[in-house]
Amino acid sequence: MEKIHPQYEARANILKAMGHPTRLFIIEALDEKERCVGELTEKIGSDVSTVSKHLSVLKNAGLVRDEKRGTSIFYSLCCPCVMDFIGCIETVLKTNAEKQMDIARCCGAKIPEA
Amino acid sequence: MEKIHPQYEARANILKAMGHPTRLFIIEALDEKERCVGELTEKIGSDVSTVSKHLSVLKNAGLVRDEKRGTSIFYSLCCPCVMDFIGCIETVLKTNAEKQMDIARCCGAKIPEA
DNA sequence: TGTATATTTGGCAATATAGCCAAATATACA
DNA sequence: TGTATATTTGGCTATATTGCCAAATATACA
Repeated sequence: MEKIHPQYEARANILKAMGHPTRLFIIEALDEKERCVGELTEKIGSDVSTVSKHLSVLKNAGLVRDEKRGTSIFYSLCCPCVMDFIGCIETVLKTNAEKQMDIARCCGAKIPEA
Repeated sequence: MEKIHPQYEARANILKAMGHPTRLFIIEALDEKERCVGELTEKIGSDVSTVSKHLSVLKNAGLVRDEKRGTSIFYSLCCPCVMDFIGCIETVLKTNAEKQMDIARCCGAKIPEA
């Protein structure tokens, strides 16, 4: 890996931070509006410490920022452009699903065209 | 994590597959043109088995496809739209760098404005 | 000041990932 | 057919990640 430029490392860190279902859920929730830890925890349904750690991963990557206000800490999305990734990701998933169906058809399954 | 929809899992898998410097390097190289394992291995400089495994991660995620031709197996990018992520990722990184400089300035360091 | 509330941190066990070597596989072609 | 070449797989160790609980921290407010 020595030939790989550190720039790839930095970029990969951002994608890695996004590469977890809970964190993706958080990102989407924050794209709608800023939210505090408790609110996210309730939506997600796991331990608050787990959610807190996911938030710290996202914050460390620079994807979210936090701001203390009143009795809570509100998290918000730094760069909403990350939500634009979803369209392309869905394209990949759709392509995968089509490939799967082609394979199934090859095996004799009767599946109508998309 | 029970409340998280499986769709988030699927999306996260794609991002996770992209979240490694070597794999990001491979994606970029394949965006330019299709390449065989040996060629990628030489560019990357790690063991060919390591590169092969990275390629299988990418293939499994549906990000690349492989095609045997002649004596080699050529890999190519399934959805070039993933390269569009880079612009936003660079925005995140730039924002992070600016934040860092603000912090440095707060500590008394003399750094010119960007 | 004392207490309840919100959040983070430490620590642990389970699991996943990365990278290397050696070995297996596949196959073009002499 | 036999051999060299390209790629994948198995297996191992080291390291990283995840998620929970318990404990620490911070702070608004009675």
